[in-house]
Amino acid sequence: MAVPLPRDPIADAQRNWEEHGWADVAAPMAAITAVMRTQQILLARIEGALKPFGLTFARYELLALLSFARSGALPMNKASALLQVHPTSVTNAVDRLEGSGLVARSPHPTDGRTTLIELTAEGRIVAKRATAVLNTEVFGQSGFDAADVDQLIRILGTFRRNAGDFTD
Amino acid sequence: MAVPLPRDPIADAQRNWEEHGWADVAAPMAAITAVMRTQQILLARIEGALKPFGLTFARYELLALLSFARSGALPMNKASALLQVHPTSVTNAVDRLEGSGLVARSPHPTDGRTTLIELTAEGRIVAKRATAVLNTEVFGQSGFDAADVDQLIRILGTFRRNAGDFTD
DNA sequence: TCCAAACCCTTGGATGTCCTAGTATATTGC
DNA sequence: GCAATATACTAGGACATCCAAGGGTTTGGA
Repeated sequence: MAVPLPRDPIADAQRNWEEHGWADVAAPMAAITAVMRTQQILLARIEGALKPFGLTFARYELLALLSFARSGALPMNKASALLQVHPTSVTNAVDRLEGSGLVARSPHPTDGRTTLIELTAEGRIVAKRATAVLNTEVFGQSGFDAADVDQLIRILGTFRRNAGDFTD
Repeated sequence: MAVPLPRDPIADAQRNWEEHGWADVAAPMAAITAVMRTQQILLARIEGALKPFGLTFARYELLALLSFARSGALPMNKASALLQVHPTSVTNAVDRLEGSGLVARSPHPTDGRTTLIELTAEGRIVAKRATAVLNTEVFGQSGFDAADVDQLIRILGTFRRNAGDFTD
């Protein structure tokens, strides 16, 4: 960002909460606000790494998901469920990826309502290269130490389960 | 969301990463993906709580920031820096809040380039009520236990500092 | 003193997300 | 077998974010 602030704005907000009689929820407020800001920072890094490929994070996630599908193709509703985004967001991503020639739509063999999406040869190559760059430039330099990574996976995993993401 | 998945999709992704020779970055990848999903869940809860007030999270954050400003007003560039969003996002939020009569723009007394934004009487009331609802419906029921809240604040605080958010 | 560089805000464009509604196809139940 | 209900995808609209560019205001060095 431009210039670092002299003080942590979220810590300031937490202090404000405590001084206004909301001390009981000041900490969760700070934690949640920190999650929002962290997501913003990470998303910017990811999009920066993907820009050379003409990909956004949303499109990359779909490509990556398809690259791991054994059959090589997935129904759109399945992709929507696994990526946990609204069906219209998948439609949007597929429209653009199809326009770039990275994925193709095809009718489902037995269910006329369903549309399958699958990687093209080029899509598979781009997915592999983009993943390599993300791994080295973003995931490999996250700035979280190993112990904290484990903590995040545990804490956020519990949160997501409680939020109804999965029953596992 | 609709129906919980039988398994954690992020844990599956982590396994896929490990099986494809990227074991060294599989955990950070999972942690980062979890942050993205958690933000999505939290944002949905927040927006749901704010909907009755005709507010979005972006607009609420600006209202809350102004309500804590001693002088009662802030220059737009200051708000942009403290909220850590692009100046155009602040312009957008102010446009809408001004349209709702919750904030007002006024020229800076000594610097002709600067625009000050301040809460209107109604804006101050709405900010207070919206905060009360957020505190009870979202922050007070985050689903994170106290120890995990502290961990998140510590881990994400370190991350944000390293990312250049503040020097504190 | 005066003009170039720096700074502030806004406009316009591209993307992503969600919601609501509409069309087409399947499945269910009488 | 046929009508009612459910499911799948898409179109259109509201919002938010960022980037690039433009116009007005200040500041600072020649």
